[in-house]
Amino acid sequence: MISDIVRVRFAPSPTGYLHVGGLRTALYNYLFARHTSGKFILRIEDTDRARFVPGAVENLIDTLRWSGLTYDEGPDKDGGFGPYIQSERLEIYKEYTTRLINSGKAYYCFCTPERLKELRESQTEQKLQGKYDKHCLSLSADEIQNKLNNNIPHVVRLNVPANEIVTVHDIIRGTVEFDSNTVDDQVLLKSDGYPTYHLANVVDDHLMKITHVIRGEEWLPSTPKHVLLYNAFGWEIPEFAHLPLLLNPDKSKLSKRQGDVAVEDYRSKGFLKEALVNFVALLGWNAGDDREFYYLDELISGFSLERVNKSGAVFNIEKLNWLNFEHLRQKPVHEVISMLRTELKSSDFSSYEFPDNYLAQVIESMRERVSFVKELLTKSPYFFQLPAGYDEATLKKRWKEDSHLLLSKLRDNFVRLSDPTKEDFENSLHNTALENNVGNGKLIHPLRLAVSGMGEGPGVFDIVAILGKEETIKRIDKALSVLT
RNA sequence: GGCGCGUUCGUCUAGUGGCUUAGGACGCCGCCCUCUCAAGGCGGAGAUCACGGGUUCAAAUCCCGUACGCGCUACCA
Repeated sequence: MISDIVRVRFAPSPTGYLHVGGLRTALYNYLFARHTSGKFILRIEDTDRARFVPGAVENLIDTLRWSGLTYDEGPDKDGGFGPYIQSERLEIYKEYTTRLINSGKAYYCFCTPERLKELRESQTEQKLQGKYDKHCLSLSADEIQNKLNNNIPHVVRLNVPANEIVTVHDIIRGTVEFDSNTVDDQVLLKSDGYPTYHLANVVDDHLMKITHVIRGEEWLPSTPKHVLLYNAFGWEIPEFAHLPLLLNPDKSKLSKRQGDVAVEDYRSKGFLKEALVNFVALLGWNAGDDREFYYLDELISGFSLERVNKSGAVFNIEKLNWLNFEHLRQKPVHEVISMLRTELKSSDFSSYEFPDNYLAQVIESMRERVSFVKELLTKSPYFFQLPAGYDEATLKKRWKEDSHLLLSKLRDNFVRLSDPTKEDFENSLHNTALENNVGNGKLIHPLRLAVSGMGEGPGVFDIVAILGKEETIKRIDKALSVLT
C-alpha cells in the first residue's frame, strides 16, 4: 500500500498561466482528495528550462488560490515530502537514474541530435514507427567510461524490454494494454542534467506517496512508460485516472486562438469563481441526477471518479454565462456591493460617492437582469448618473403628444409627497392618471424614460423609490426641458 | 504512418438489457404573467442513440467489424 490515506497531486508546468483544462484537472484532484479525506498536493513541474517563464509559479498559485482550491502541501506549504518544485530535486533524479543504470534498466546514450533526426526521418520515409534504435545500448563499459570522461554530451534512456504486454489500469477507462514493442526508449535524464517529465513524475509520485494519478487524457499514451519505470524501480503502481479532454467548438484540444483558455482571462472578464468551478466540474462529470448548480462543498460530497465521462467535452461559453447569472443571483448582497465598488472605481462614475444601502437597493432591483457585476453599470447607468440622453426607439414608442403635459402634472403631484415610499409614488401616479382620465401606462412610460433615459429595467416605482423624490423630480424637470 | 482513446438533440449530459413514443440543462422559438426588460410558469422545434453485423424473447445499453473524430508519437509538459 502506497499510503493509508489518499494522496493526489496537481502537477502543472509553469508556462505562464493556469489553463482552464488545468483548473479542471486540479479541481477533480481536489474534489477527490476532499471527498476521501485525503491530501491534495501542488507540485511544480518545471524541468524544461527552455520554457522557463518568470513569475509563472506565483501566478499559478495566485490563480489557484482565487479559485478556492486550497492545497495541503506545496511549494509554500511543506508537508514533509518537499521540495515541491522539481528544479530543486535534481540530485534526487540523478540518484535514481544511477540506480536504473546499474540495474540495466536504463542506459547512457551519446547520440547527437543530428543522428536522431536522421534516424527519425528515415523511419518516417519507410513508414516505420519513430523509435530510438538502441544504438548506444551496445556500447562497452570502457567506451561509455571513456565518453563520460571526455564530457561527451549524453542523455539517459529507459531500456524498454521487447515483446511484453504492458497493462495500465485506469479507473475511468478500464484496462488498457500496450505492446512494449511500440514503446520508445524514452529519455529519462536530459543532457542538461534535468529529468524529463516521465522520470520526474514517477520518482516524485513514489517519493510523495501519491496514491492516485489523476491527469489529462493526453498522458494515457505515455503511461506504459511510467508503468515500466515503476516496475524497473520495483515500486508499487498508483491508480490512474485519465480525464477526458476539454475541447474547442471544433472538437480539437482546447487551445488559445479559439478563445480564452487562461483562468485569469475569465476572472478578469468578471466570471465568478463559483461559476467557473461549477461549470468546469460539470464538463466530464455529473452526479447522475439533473442537478447543475453546485457550490464547492456540494461538489466535494457528490464527487466520484467512477462517474467521470470518457469522452471530451466542448467548452461551451453560453452555459458558463448562465451559471454565472445563477451564482450572481445567489451571492450575498454585501459581497456584490464590494465587487460593485471595485467596478465603480474604474468607471466613469468613480468620482461619485454611493452609500452601501443605496448600492444594495440597486443590486436587488437589477439582480435578475444581469449576469455580470459590471452589467450593473452598463445596463442601469442611471443609478449612478443623470440619463445621458433618451433612447430614440423608446422615445418614438412611448413619448406621445400629451406626454409632456401629463408628466408635468405628475411632477406637481410628486412634489407634494413627503418622504415618499415606493407605494406613495405608485398611488400618486394612479391618482394623477385618474385625475386626467388616462391609463397608468400614459404616465408610467414617460416617467421611466425621464428618470432612466431607457425603455427597460426594473419596475419604474422601484427606480424612483431608489432614486428618491428629489432626484426623481430633478430628472423629470430635465426631461420636460429637453423633450417637447 | 504507428499506437491509444472516444462516438446519445447545436452544446453539456441522463441512461449500466425490458420502466424509453430516449429524460434534463444551456441556447433558440411561442404563449402566459406584466408599466418595460428580465425573472417565473407553460409549451415547441431539436437525437433514425456514428454505421454494419451478431448475441438475446428483448440492445442506446453486451460482442465483433467499419467509419469518423481526437490525443500521443521531442533531450515539452
